[in-house]
Amino acid sequence: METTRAGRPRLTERRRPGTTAREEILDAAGELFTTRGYASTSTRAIAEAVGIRQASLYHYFKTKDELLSALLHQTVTPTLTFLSALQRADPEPAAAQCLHALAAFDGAQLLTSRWNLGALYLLPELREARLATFWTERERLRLAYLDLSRSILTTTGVADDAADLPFRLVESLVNMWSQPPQPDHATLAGHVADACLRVLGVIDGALPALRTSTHHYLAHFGPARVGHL
Amino acid sequence: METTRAGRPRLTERRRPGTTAREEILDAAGELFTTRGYASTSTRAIAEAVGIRQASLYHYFKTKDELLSALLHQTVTPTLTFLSALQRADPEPAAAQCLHALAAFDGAQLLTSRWNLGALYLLPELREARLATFWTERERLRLAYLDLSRSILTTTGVADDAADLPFRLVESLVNMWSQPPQPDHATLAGHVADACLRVLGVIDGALPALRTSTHHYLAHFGPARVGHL
DNA sequence: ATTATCTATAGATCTATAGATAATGC
DNA sequence: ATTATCTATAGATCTATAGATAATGC
Repeated sequence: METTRAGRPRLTERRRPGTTAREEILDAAGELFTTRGYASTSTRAIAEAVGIRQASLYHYFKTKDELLSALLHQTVTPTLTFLSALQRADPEPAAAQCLHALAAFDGAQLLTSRWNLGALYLLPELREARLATFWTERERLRLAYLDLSRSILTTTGVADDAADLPFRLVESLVNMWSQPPQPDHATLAGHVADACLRVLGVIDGALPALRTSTHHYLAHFGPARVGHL
Repeated sequence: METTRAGRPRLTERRRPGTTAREEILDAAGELFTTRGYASTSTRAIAEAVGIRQASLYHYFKTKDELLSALLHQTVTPTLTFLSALQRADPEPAAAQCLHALAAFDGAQLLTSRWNLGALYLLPELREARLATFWTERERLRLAYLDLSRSILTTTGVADDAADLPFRLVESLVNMWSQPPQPDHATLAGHVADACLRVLGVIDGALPALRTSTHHYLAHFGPARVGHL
């Protein structure tokens, strides 16, 4: 059943995943920004990849910056949502459980996204663009990692310098991304979650229990929205 | 003593380090490419940062790509030179000595360069540009790491998967770069060199001897040309 | 004469806006 | 009437070339 919608018809048939034009555009932009860079991807190239005319993009996004901004938000929002669900869970999770689950979720998110959007963080051009709201969200996430790590460090006695390693470890998964997603992505994210606790001085004996609690949290608040793009 | 040179004088006084105009241009381009990205840095912006007119760049570089290419070569060439000196050293160094010295040199090189040029490798836009000769040089370096790592693995019995970790470890130092260079950069590079051998299964007891041999090689073939830019 | 700069500009983009058009939905 | 697209285009770049100019060096 072809659902024809209101509005002038396109010249080309749809060729991108996504149920709305907005999603199609984000998919194309995600591909081009990650493979060719932001500045060197023209709005015309994006439109061509979608199968619409360049000007039609502006029906959905006011500027090219706004397109980038929407993509970047997609990368943090699910993790922040998962984190706050975690923090409101009924028997309040211990810091170690929280960090382990957070890392596993965040890592899986990075590894399974359709394009390697996490790699965009490294582009120099986005330090200056109008992306303040994205950066504050991302900073919130970083601080959550930091708080959890610090609270774990007080119990293990390892030096305080280690507190920002978990965030960096998870982040470094952008270098492991591949398309199509490897079947073992969940395992890989799990290994990194383990590594997060190890660098904080948590002993290996404590890990199996954390793995089961993470498994439980992922099943409960987990990838409700994974595969979002 | 002001040395006035042949050619029409500039409108602005020199403001960049470097003894030749070419070096001044590379310095400005290094700053702008690393802080704003390649595509979003215009040749006009580079010229302004040097204190010359946009068209004057083309006296030294045929295209903007060629400028990027020259910068990238600067990052591999010294290390390749060091490596071949190392391989021709008189009592031929063992693989472990070679890898340790190589990692220490390469790491220090990345950390002390005036701009974080190593970070440019991550830009998506350079996968496609006319940079083939740079990529083959870099591939040569990667293979040297790989060969050394493999040969060490045969003596330690650790799984073969570990063979590409040393190169990645050193590479990851681009995330530790800061300006001005920290006084302990040599120490940091040394730690990473140690870590390269540890991931291959070399025991800690073997490290002190490697550190002295590396110290020796650095003094001999070392930073003849460090601070090149 | 040679060189390093300059001024001027062509031609190719690229982003964003204005306004027409071809569907659906009421 | 509303919506999603289209065509056309203005204005702002941006790269690279042509050719003039102001020094030094022989």
